[in-house]
Amino acid sequence: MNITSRGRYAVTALLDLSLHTQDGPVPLADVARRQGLSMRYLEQIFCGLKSCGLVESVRGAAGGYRLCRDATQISVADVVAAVEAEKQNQDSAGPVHQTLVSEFWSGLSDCMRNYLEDASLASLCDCARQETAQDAELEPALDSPSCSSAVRSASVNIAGQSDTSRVQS
Amino acid sequence: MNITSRGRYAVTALLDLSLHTQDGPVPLADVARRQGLSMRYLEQIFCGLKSCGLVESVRGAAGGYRLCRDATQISVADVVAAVEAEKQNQDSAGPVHQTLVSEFWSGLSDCMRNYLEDASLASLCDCARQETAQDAELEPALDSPSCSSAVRSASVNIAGQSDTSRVQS
DNA sequence: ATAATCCCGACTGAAAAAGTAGGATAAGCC
DNA sequence: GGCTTATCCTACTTTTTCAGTCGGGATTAT
Repeated sequence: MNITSRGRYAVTALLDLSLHTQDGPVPLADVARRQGLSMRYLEQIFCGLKSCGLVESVRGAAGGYRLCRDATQISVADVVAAVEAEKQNQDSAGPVHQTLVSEFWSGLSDCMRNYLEDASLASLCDCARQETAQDAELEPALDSPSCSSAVRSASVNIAGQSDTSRVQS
Repeated sequence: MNITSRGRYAVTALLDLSLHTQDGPVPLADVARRQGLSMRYLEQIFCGLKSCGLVESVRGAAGGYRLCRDATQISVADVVAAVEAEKQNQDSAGPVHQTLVSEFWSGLSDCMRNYLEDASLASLCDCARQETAQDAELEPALDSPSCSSAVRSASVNIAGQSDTSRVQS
């Protein structure tokens, strides 16, 4: 198991989706703009998400994507598994010749999987909202009073996407 | 943090080294033969291991490598860190703009690091020896009585290196 | 009809990973 | 001294993956 920026983008995008469920289907163009990602690339990624039943699409104008399940029922592990290529290691020899070292490495994979399964989109969403609220407290003078925190959160950039190069987590 | 086959090779090789400390410095040619790895590639890898103070070298005939510290004092994390390129993510923005999602991903890295730090070469060595002993029990008839388990372990292939292609753990 | 969407498949450039290669240097041994 | 066995050093090649682009087609609300 390995994580690339593809997986991270997917999580960021679905988080953005979760924060905008109330608006109906969310078009990828909006996600791309808010999170600073390439829309073309997101299209690819959402293809995988859709085929794994994590999101459903609405075609045509006013279309977009929405989550199939509640955000509490989608783990980061689900998202990552849906979009990472997951090249299966062809254990031609079967479990018999599974030696200790390869068991050790698959233990590492299990460890990662556990971590990713314990985090749901909803839990990350809550964190995002809290963080946004804190930001609002820090610099209230700059904003007009009519700018509610709900509106603020509508354009929150989740992942600080300014990483130009590839970042190995 | 990511793990490539470079890191896995390093662990396998050092494990092999640990199993042969009693023979004095272990030449890479032997490690390569026993574990089915490219000796040239091992040379590269050991360069990193040496510069990180994990192994020391003895040049010339009857030379080779040996561990600098006891196998109980070397964690898999040490080994991996020594040979993986470890491109540092230039957090130009500092910890201030560290958003929740990037914290989440670095949490994953920490999780992996913990796993790798908890395993010492010695502990893996013990497993290897046990495994070899079990194999000996399974098919005792094939061996001459004089073939002690110590001798058997002398040629144990640790990682089942028959994986021709790259295996993502 | 038009514009906004998703959908599909191919293509590309860059980077990393994996492995090779040739020779230099050092040390033991006859 | 010369041979052999080693590590050392630097560069090179090949393969694979990643990230992203591109052009167009299908669908639907307005």
